[in-house]
Amino acid sequence: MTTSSWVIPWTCGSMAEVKQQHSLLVRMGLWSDNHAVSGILSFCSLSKQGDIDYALKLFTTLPNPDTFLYNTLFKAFPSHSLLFYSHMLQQSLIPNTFTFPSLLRACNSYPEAKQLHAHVFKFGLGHDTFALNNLIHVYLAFRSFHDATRVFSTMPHPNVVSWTTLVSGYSQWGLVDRAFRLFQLMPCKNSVSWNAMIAAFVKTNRFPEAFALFRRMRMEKVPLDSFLAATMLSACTAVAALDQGKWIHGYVERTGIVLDSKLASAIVDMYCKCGCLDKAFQLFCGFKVRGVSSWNCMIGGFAMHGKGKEAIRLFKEMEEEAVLVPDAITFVNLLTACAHSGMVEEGRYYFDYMVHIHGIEPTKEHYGCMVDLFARAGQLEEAKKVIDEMPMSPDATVLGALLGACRIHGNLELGEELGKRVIELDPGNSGRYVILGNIYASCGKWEQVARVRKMMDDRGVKKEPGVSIIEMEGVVNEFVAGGKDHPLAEAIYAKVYEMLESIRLIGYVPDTDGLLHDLVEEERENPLFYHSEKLAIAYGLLKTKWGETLRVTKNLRVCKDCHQASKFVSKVYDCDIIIRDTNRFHHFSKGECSCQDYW
DNA sequence: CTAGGGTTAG
Repeated sequence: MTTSSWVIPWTCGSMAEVKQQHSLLVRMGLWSDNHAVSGILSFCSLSKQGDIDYALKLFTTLPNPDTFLYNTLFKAFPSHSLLFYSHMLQQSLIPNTFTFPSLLRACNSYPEAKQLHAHVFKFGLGHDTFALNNLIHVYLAFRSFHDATRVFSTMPHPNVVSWTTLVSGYSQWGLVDRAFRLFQLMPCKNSVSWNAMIAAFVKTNRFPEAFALFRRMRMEKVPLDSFLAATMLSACTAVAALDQGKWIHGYVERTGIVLDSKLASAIVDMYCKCGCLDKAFQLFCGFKVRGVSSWNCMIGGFAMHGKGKEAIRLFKEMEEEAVLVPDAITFVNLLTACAHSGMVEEGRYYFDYMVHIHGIEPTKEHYGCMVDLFARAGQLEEAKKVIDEMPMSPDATVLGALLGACRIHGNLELGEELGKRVIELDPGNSGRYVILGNIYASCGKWEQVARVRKMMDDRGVKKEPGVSIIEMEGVVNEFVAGGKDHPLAEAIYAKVYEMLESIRLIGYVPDTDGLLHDLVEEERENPLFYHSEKLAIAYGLLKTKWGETLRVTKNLRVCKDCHQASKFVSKVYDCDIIIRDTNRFHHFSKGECSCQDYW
């Protein structure tokens, strides 16, 4: 009988079987036979059902472990692999082609990488593609573009992996343009390379480029896989491209791409954030794999749509499934749901529940939710208390939540104090100057308004323009407030005029309260009338049939006047309008909004 | 026994 017949434990399903095999080896006197134990060691170290403590114990019993066994150990114990490696060298063992990939991955510092680089060459592996690709990867992880490109340029046969590693390494550090230049030089690309590049555009919010590249990829007949599907879905989510998102989802279903929990989350999130909450929930219920992130997306979806009760119901269901443990994000979403639905007591309850039952340490985000929860409900004192008592120093987002509420509830003193603090914390963010200016304006403090405006000018802070997006016939249309870049601009402006005239007839009165923030830029006409969402809605009315639902996405919070106008439009034109802003969805129908003006 | 890619909050 040859020893190789004992290298079988990969066919074992459990540690119990492996231990039986091991004891059999011992009884046969093969306990120190490297080849015979290799399968057992692999199973213990690398299998999901393995037991790495057992692996280590087994390893220490071996009198003369070989390079193969050391390689296995490196993978199982990345944190100790360099130590094991030095043992291995002391035994005069020679590293082979499988040694450096895992060692390099376990590198903790740039000097370590340099040293291993030297070893790769000393042991004659200077032409080994696997070792070199891993070197590139590690150098990029330590941000050494110089070393990475040097390795790359001396490679005799760089392959797709080498190129892709460089592309994603550059984009990882924000050098997306450089990554793209490399990408275009690639002699051949596969789905991994395409995905790396598209994902780089998506992560940096360069959506037009992401979609353009995706189109190119499709023209080259590259099939989608689950990674590309997830990446493109997140792009669709970001720009609210529902039709394209549906197409990706359809493709996944048609071609039988396996739905893992990440892809499932991306699908759920896409439908939630593109305004199709029911569709998202229906799919969510049917998915077999539902990781924590899928639940989180769904709870977050309910939160954005102001459905606090549904969010809580889903959370309870999640706990009943018992195999899944809610994490910090689950509670951010759950608390957001409470905040957006005015469920103050429930929010308070679940915050404590998170801390005491689940032992989750609240982060800034959780405190931010609590501030939002109280502030939205008008309990400014309570919100202030959260800020004063939170253990970390409150950042601009947390303070900003309360500042916004001060404007809505007209609290000058607190608003003034917070406004100044927030602006100093984050002086480049125009939105906070605008809110502070508005607070002053609503109290008639005009000199203060002028001072805020001057401060913006002096610091060169420009008001972030409102941008709304509406997807029509698969094309994403962007509208900037007051902008006339769209090819149909003239018709659109005429439609806005008609729209405003017809809603005036049933009682719309322009709300000039929000006018101040527009006076920052001087315009002759009332700029309120040409806010980006009004343009997008007008375009939607032009292009759709009577009664169709319009879906608009905005980069800022929808203003009070547009909110009011949208209600009237939904009534006069008998169409539903769904606006997604930075915070939540507003579903306008028959003159009402789903937020019930609670925002 | 080896290398490159994807989701959720703020």
